[in-house]
Amino acid sequence: MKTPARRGRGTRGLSRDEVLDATLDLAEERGLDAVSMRGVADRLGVTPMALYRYVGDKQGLLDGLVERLITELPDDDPGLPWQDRLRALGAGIREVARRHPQVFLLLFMRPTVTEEARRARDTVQALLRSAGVPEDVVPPLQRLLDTIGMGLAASEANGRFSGDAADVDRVYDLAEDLLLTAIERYARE
Amino acid sequence: MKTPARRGRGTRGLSRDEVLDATLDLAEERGLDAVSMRGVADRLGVTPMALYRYVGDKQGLLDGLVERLITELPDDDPGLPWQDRLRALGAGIREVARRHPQVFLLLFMRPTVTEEARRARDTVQALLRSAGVPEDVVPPLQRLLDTIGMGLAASEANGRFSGDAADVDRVYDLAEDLLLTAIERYARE
DNA sequence: ACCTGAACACCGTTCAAGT
DNA sequence: ACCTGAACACCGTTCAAGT
Repeated sequence: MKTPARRGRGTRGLSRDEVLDATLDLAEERGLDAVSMRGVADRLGVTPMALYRYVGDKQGLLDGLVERLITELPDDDPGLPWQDRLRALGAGIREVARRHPQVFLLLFMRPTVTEEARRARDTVQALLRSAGVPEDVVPPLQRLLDTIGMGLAASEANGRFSGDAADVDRVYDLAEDLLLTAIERYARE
Repeated sequence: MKTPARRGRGTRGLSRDEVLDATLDLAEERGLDAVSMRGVADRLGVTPMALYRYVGDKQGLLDGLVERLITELPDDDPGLPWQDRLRALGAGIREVARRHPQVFLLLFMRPTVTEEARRARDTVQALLRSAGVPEDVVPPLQRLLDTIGMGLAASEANGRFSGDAADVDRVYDLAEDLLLTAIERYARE
């Protein structure tokens, strides 16, 4: 094993961010199954029990991972036309899923009521409003958009879409066409 | 330890179906995390190693679970109008996800190239064809439909949609409206 | 406050052995 | 052919202890 990064002297000086960084690296390199308290601790040159102070328990560690994934999404630029903003968001989700295919599935597993998740949700809702979607349609349509984006990204990243790259692109094009049309339709009503 | 359920005499007479039944029961009662080779074996009154003959390994056990889930989907009735068939399929997926919220997520995790999965895919494609969707749009649209149905069902079943039941129904209504409209549009072109 | 060490009750899986 | 028993290398987590 490589020399452990010994930044702190004596008292190790660990941090929640440091723990989550190590976890995400581990997940990316060796898959979600390799993410264990012991594995993460090894990577930090520390005892497994040292992690409990920063992430609570294993579930807390996974929650932290999801938090990080949402943070990796691109920032929204409200100055652009809403169509471009939507496409940018979709591309962002797709990239995150490609980078962390296994971790990405955790997004489906819990309510995600964290601050970061709230921000992501508000971004999409603001986008829909500026497209002219009536207020009562905004929340359900946002949930539908989220689900479609996450579902496509998760399917592609985990190999559920077998065919070649062109076939997969075709599905995304179809989804984009379908959603833009739908939003425009709701905006007119 | 409690007295083992000694149904067979001497040779136990286990079967793959019996193993998967026990696994699905265990998953439904105590969650996917409780599904272990040892746990399933206990439930069958057998040693963990006895399972390896029927499911290969733990991954094979999970694959078998996914297989079972797909089998629980309702049969398609080609005699009905395609709109009704689509709605029935959606309702079926929703029910399966509600019954097995955690196991359902496994559907996103692998290509699902089994015979059962192929049958389900062909059903949707046949449905689209009978709706008049042109041949080159059928495969990508089927993948999109699958993803949306599975994504919504997974989200609802795992509590990602917080709000009350009416809010969740609203998302499904929106999805249905959007999809029926899109299919009709493609069918006309 | 922050980290360690030992211990407990679990895992999946291999391998040799029993019938 | 089908199942068992013992063993190995792992888990998450608690609890008392060190500094």
